[in-house]
Amino acid sequence: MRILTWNINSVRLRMPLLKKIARKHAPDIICLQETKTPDEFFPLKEIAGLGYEHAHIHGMKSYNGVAILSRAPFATKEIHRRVGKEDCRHIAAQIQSKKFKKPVELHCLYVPAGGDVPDPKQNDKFDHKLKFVDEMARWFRENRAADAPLIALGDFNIAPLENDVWSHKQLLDVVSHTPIEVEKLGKMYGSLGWQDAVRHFVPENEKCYTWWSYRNRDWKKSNRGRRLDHIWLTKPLMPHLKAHKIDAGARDGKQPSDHVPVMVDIDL
DNA sequence: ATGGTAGGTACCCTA
Repeated sequence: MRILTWNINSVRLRMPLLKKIARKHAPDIICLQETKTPDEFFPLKEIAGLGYEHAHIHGMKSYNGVAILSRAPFATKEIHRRVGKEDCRHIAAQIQSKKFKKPVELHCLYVPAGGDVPDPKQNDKFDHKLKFVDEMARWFRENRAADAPLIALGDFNIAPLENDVWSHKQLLDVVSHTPIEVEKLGKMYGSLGWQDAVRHFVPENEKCYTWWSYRNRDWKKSNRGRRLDHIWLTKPLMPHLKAHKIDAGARDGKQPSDHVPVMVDIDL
């Protein structure tokens, strides 16, 4: 089973690119963040035409929005409200598995970006981000079990490791790589003993990015990337993790998203 | 140190 996650930055604008990516990688499940559309305008029919007839979508006007698209039906679907807001940042669905007797639960997350100023007292958006990650850590610890087959993925908007950013030193004060965010993401990581599926394959001393800012004339030449998008698995899934891929080529071409698709293959 | 680009929406917000 191939599971792909991508911050698409507007699903309606990016449909031609989504079609290309679906054909190229043929994932069984596609998780999207920043769909930026209310559910009534989500292009469900076009996506069903690509083979994804089952959808769990949760969107709003202009901002945020998450979706899980699948070839096979879901056992259950959930929508989670976070930090008391109607924000469309967390949905979950259970997928059927032959390997595991119970369904595998997949959480699609869009963590707040957090604005520019890395101080929760001065910047409400950063405060929201920290509270969001705190709440996720607590929620997983209190509501889910480390020995259950779970997947948490999406745009976490945090690059935790030194080689998840182009310059560790230069980004220590930049929202996405500040020590406080990294510490909080670490607590969420510890909540269920999560495993980083991409770093399972890519050594920690190797640079690894999933996002390049639009504010660079040549993203490839400057290569000032960050690894903001993640796929985490609980330990029972790790023996079944077979491969990963980051499609950096998706950053090229006309009207790309600033994030690129990240995927894993798991025997389920 | 600054400003650079993109998307959605409504004349500015978020990223």
